Amino acid sequence: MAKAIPSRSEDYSEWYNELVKKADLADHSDVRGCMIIKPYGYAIWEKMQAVIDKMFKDTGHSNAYFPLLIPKSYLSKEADHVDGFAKECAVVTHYRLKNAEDGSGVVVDPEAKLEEELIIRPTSETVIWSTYKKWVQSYRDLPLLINQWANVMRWEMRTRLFLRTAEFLWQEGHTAHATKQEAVDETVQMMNVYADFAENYMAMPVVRGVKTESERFPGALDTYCIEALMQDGKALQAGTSHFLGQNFAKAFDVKFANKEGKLDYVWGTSWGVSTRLMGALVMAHSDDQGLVLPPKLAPIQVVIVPIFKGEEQLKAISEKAVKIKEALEAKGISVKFDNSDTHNPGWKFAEYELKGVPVRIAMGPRDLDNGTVEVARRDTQEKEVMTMEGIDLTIDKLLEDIQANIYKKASDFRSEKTTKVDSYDDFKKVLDNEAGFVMAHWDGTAETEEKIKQETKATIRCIPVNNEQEDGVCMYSGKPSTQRVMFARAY
RNA sequence: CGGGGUGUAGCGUAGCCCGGUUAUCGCGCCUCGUUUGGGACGAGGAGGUCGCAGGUUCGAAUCCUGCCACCCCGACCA
Repeated sequence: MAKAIPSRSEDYSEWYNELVKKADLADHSDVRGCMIIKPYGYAIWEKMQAVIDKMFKDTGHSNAYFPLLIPKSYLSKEADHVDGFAKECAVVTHYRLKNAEDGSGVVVDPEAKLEEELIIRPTSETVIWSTYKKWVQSYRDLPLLINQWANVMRWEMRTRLFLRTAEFLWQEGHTAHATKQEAVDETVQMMNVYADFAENYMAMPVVRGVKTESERFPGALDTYCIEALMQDGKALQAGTSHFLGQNFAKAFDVKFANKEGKLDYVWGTSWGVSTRLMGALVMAHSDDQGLVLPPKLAPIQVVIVPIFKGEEQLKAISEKAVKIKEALEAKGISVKFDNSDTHNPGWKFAEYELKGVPVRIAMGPRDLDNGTVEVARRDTQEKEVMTMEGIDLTIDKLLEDIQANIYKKASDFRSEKTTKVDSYDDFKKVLDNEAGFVMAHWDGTAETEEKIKQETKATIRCIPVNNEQEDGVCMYSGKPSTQRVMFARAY
């Protein structure tokens, strides 16, 4: 039997890269750091989008779309923001090509140089806030609760499929509010929306928290985040929600008349999740046989594989299989009946496991005689012969079980990989041996944080919300501390 | 952007150091037959700008120069 992908325990990176390609999620393009998302990968992304989009609508947001290109001058209006992004921006300088005089192909026409260069958006705060200036005059225009689904480009030094690509797909929400409290509430609300999605749809437990100052989004006063743990013990920032204060309002002069008739700057937030979630989904659950998809996000939830010799048998099996398919679809379950004769059953079993299909039903002549089917679940690889009677109810229940079990497995893993330490020596030991989340006291200074980062490569992922308060001393400096913060090596 | 590695058919590769007929092998693909309850077997067949560009040479996958992309490590990273 040919092994489709390398083992995850041998080389996690190689396993991840191969899996992403072999499971038909994505591939490298010919352009540096850019990614081609294949139909199967995109189908999963679309399922994610649909759920997230509904959550946004349910919390009062609307979708809009802003331009891909940003005039260079916009980017320089917020000082921290430009510092954060300037180094990784792609720039459009010309608007025309022409044929080279020596016939060697097309060249940039030097006469078509733009007066002002255009930046391919690395994020849209600047375009959106320059638009908000035009949209907001009165408190009656607030709040503005807008989201856009878009692509952005960041010229990263080092890229990895889904986790960090030069171009990626995401949603970015940008809101403007009359009061500080309302903006803070919005920021926290959206972090919770993300956490809800990660835990209840991706079946991936996350820690909600606040970033330290040095890990904050450029231009934000506070960055809230959800942090997930991958199977190799490294952390992944899965989503962020920023409280922007009045920074962008001031930079783009977005003022409104309040009820008292006085002018004031609006309060802003921005928040986003990206195709990085696809990488998180792969790394959180999958195994050496391939993807393990949570039923709620699987494009195909159930596959029916017939086992047959010749037309006659296929016909007899198809009759029953189509009935099962219809019964499942009536319950809103997506089913593929793979009656192709181009591959044998063993090939199909392996293929759908690689693709992470949660439930497989196999039907052969033996089953026809007995009125049974063989049901296999992807998460545990268990197989069971079941009666065809009431199979739709059984499968419906099974999908729920799988969703819950995948979450539990990830959650147990995280508990196991979360360690409290009190000394810097233990801290380093745990990082090297166990990895995972390490809870430790920290003196609250950026200097200590930076030293620890340089010496161990571990960063403070977040200060968890509702964090337990306990007196202690910083493991690095020995200075007093009131709470443990969450450290990890991260993607 | 620094250090290391890689690039040969859809995929994985041999050949490269030491230049010399028609570029190796496996998987996959196509045809026919036998198969089908865990990635089937046999026979036959098709498929190549050896990453790109230039140079050295009678002759370059092989040597030299430049460039591009990918992987690992570092730096960087809402």
